[in-house]
Amino acid sequence: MNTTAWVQDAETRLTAAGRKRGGARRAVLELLARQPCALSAVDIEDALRTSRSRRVSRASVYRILDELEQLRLVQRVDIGQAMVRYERVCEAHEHHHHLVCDECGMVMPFSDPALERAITSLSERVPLAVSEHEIVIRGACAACVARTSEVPTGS
Amino acid sequence: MNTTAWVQDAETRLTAAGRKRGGARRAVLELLARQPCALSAVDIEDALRTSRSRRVSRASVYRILDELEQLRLVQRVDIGQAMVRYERVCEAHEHHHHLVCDECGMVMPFSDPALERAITSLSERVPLAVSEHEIVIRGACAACVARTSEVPTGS
DNA sequence: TTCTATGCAAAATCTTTGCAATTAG
DNA sequence: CTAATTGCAAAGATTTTGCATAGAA
Repeated sequence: MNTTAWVQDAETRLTAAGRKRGGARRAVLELLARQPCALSAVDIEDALRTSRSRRVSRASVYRILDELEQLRLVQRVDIGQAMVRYERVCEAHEHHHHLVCDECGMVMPFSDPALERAITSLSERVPLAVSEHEIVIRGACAACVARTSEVPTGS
Repeated sequence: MNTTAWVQDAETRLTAAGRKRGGARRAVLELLARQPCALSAVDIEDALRTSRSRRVSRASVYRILDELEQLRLVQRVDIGQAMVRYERVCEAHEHHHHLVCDECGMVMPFSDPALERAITSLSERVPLAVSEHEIVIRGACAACVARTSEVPTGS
């Protein structure tokens, strides 16, 4: 599904749920459609303030994300760092998890078929009606490893 | 490692790091040692206020958890719900992940060898110097499924 | 005595809510 | 016209920090 199609699908489902079209929500949808990975509410507010699309108040960002989550158009991603992030929900082939650098906070998507098989199979044997799963791998990214191993000079 | 041994090991490592013994930290350590799964700072403060052990201020709970995390004696567990949880770090055989009920907030530990193998193998092929991983499976627990499916009576 | 440990209160963050004005249908 | 949408400011909740006191070595 391309990004435009996702926005259209979202608008269709919102209308079906009895919602009216609003400019703030549209701006949030279009921003999320372009993202490769999860953003926090603050990321979204900042991106919209900086860009040529309209500014959206923080309260609206939170309300909109909450609505979209209830309609399963976006999903929360908890990768720590004291805030919630969201990303759009798409087909299975885009399903992914996250690598997080503990040093610089960088977040990067990854996916692994073997891991998915293992967790899917496990989900059937667990005492829970599973709706989703989330995997976070933490460590130090290449840039941070390089920086840490620099030999301090006598400067 | 039994719970007492973990507390002793922790105290030893704290001393080695140049820390002095304090009653608040001791109380937190002893509480964490008894837990089967992760607790939040508020959980800890409440548990200590209610129990026969000493009361510990919230600021101290946060500071102590932060110290313990730096010494790798506890680890953060991000399962959402707008707060961070912590649990003690032990040997591999106690390594586990979390099932979370989205309805009632229940948190339950689980472990699965096949899943661990998949993620360990993946960790070697990822562009990150991996230090840890975290898996959360969300859904509805048995009790909540039962409650949701009750047929409403005409009362 | 000299640091560390701790409590309290204030500050900093992130998120939610109340309310009034605006806008879509 | 009616109900949804939005912004702003205030309120909440969680976590951190500043500072003074108490306590361990």
